[in-house]
Amino acid sequence: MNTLFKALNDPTRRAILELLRERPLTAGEIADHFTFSKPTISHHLDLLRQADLVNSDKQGQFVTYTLNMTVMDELLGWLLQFKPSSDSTP
Amino acid sequence: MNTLFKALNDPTRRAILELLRERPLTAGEIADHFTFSKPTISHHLDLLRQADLVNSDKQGQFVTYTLNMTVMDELLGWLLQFKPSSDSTP
DNA sequence: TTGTTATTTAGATAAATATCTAAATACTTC
DNA sequence: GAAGTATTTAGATATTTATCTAAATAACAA
Repeated sequence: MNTLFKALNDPTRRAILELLRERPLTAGEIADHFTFSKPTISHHLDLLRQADLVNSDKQGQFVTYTLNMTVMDELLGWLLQFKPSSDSTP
Repeated sequence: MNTLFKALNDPTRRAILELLRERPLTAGEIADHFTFSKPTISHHLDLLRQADLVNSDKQGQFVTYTLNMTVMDELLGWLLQFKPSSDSTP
């Protein structure tokens, strides 16, 4: 839970997740969407991987990142514990 | 969104939210659940208030804190954008 | 093998954060 | 008004974090 919230507590990392919502992307493609250096993006990807929010798959010299939303379900569960039982989830 | 994730990115603050799930509590009552100093808890409460996760209400010398979950809906919405449309929310 | 591209690792630095103690504020009661 | 209680503010400090540049690793291509 700690690593999950830590990973989500950064606008760049949340933007990366939103990018990956469209389709898997390589580290370089992700970096191209930002003005930060590649090492910086690599570090963000590392934190996302630590939180299990993304999977990485090396194909040749490229590393492709994909969303892994199973952990988000954990967050969803945490959230719903605050919902007063009457539910309005769409 | 930034202040929301920032507020949630701390185990003490999440524990405070879980305490308030039961019932409203005064700042002192909340502080009694932890070993941190009162100023530290006060600071955490301040961040929770900034994120609109709690409301504070001063009654005499006591300040009572209550959950305000309307912002959580924002988070819920953000989360659900990652859900692949087929839904499994309980 | 040599050069080129993709990505990560190492190390440094500035900014943000969690925590503390001491002091200030505000209310209550005598 | 003085003393006591509840809470917050101020200021300091140690840790964490986001970022950078330079270097390392790995794969491809010639």
